[in-house]
Amino acid sequence: MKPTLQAVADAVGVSRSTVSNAYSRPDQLSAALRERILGAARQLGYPGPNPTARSLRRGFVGSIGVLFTSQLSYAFTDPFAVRFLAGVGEAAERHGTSMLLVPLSRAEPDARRAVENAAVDGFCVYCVADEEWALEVIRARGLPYVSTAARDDAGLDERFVGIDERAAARSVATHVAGLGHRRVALLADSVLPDAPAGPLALSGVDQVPHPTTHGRLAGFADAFADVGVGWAELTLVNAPDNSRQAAAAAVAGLFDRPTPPTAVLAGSDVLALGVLDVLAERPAGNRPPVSVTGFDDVPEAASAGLTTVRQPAEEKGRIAAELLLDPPADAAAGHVLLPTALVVRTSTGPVPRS
Amino acid sequence: MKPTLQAVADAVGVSRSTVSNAYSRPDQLSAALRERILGAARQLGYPGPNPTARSLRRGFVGSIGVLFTSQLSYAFTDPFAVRFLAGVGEAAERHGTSMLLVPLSRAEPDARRAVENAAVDGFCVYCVADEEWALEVIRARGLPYVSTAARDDAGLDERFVGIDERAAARSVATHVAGLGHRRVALLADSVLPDAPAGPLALSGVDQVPHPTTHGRLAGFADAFADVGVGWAELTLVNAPDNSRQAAAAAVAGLFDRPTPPTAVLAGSDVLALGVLDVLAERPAGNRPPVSVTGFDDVPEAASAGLTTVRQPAEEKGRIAAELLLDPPADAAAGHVLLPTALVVRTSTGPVPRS
DNA sequence: TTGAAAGCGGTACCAA
DNA sequence: TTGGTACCGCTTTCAA
Repeated sequence: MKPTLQAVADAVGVSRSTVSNAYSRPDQLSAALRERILGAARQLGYPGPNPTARSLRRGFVGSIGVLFTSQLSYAFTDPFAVRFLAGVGEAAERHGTSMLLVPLSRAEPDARRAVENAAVDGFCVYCVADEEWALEVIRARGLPYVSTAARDDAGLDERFVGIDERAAARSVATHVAGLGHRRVALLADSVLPDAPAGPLALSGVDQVPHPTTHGRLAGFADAFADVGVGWAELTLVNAPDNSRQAAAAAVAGLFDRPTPPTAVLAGSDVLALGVLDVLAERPAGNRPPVSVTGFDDVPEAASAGLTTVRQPAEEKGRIAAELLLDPPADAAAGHVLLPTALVVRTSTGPVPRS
Repeated sequence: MKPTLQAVADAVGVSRSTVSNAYSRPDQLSAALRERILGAARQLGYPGPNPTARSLRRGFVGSIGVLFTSQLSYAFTDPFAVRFLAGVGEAAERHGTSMLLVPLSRAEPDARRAVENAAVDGFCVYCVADEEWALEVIRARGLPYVSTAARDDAGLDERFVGIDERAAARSVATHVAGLGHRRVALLADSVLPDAPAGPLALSGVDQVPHPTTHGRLAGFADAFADVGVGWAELTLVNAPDNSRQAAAAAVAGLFDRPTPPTAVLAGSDVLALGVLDVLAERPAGNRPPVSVTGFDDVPEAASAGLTTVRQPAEEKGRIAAELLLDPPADAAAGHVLLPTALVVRTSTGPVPRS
């Protein structure tokens, strides 16, 4: 039997309240008594107040949750996610708070339970796609949260940190359009839930449910509409998940078509790197000079020479946690839009003459 | 006021037990009643049983903690740590468990509290150096744990997953010795707590408290003792933390000495990459042909051509979590030694003739 | 400065 | 199948 606070109280001959005070409110009792209590506790092997019981009584836990749409292991595989987590961790640490990583990968009933059962004081919602249900659970629990993917129906009071996805995407697409590219493929992760890898016909970008993906694709389309290339003329390619492998599989046959794209705009650096992998695998003689762009500017992008859009990843995580742990009095200050920048490297170039 | 289980019970006109059963033991009541209860709950906006209260009563939480010696943000900066976490995450996910990241970076009283207050069912202890106190807290709490750094005083019943640090280190050092190197520097992180960056005189390897660092340095020393190079002839260099920057700073002056080392054996890939950074910064004409080795075989090591020791990082995390969540009946099976492999790349070569 | 009593929100046993 | 009743372990008024 593990010793409880009661046991310590009995040993010293004081009440539970006093023992509790010895731990939580040292100013409420004499230093001498406190020492006596702490000494007895040590002797009994009492490890201090049970955190669960304490949380129940106090009404808060002392940790924040980070919600991941995808597998927990993915969170550590995706370099952008890792940097985001680093930012959250930094802020959490500064507040003396732990962070609970909650995976949402499993079937809904299980995933739902994970959100319902998470012992946290609030959530940073990383990249929740159409998992509106998760937000509903959080709201029903009465917990605060900060989201990082803008949703149309987000209340004005909803805390948010993110970027203008559409404008950022447009900037890189404008760059590519400016280089003369007109036969272009757009590669994105989970364009539609459960869609297969590869080209996908969609009547319009508004069919894409995931807000981030939607924003980026819309931005790409904007830029090409500007130069007279309509949505129907763009090749939309779906990658089932955000990984190099998925991207490689998705674009596999693309460059062997009669009229292959001269540029691929990817919705993330990871996807773009997958495209570069595919191109690099082809024998040098049969390697079409395709321009490729990414999104995020993860560390690997620099060494790969990838043209991309930079967004401040750690900052995003840091601010998300900060917004959660230290909410601004002013509601408007709870909505943070981070800057982005077009980073032109060597993976894009003018259209080759054919 | 958030609705409680009691409110739902009142609304439906049943007892709390029955509502509780509706959530936790569906087989204990008729489907019809259950539906009625769940319906009422939905209507009232009851988010399901409060996780903290449930944990208190049930006696377990449903999440495991991962203890980090260093900053939480470091956990996401170090590629080896990230891969370890990915492994833990994978196993946790499979068990329907969340993972709580607990930082130990702050001053001891605060850090101690973090361990005392973590709402978890057990801990994976990642790389706890001399933080014996953390293990004491865990034991006092009566929680199970799995450690990844072997300690001399570890009980036989203590669950552990790791590698034979000393033998692994010896293998790479033997490789370097075999190439003819005799003037060698050993670079390690936190050789002594609070030691400054740079060369450090130590009478023997046994002065190094951190078990992992000790093991690796001892292995290095073993290999050179075999070829007649004693501890006193080796240059020990301390890096204050495990980062490229720290490594770079630590070895900064090393190559401008009258008799610079011809090889640097680093205690981690990250440190080794820092050494390579320093060398790469020097003008080509003034770049000594130093052999450099790492440890871990993180992804970056391959592209840097780093000779290193590979250890299965994800596997380590996965097994650590598995050992925690699904303890083997046989105590001996709770002690897992993972294989390592020497990976020879281009960063090592024969001693240049001078 | 210390203690008594009332919960915090549930779960589990056992009886009906 | 359902309900009554302890009780999980602690914190917090409030009174002594």
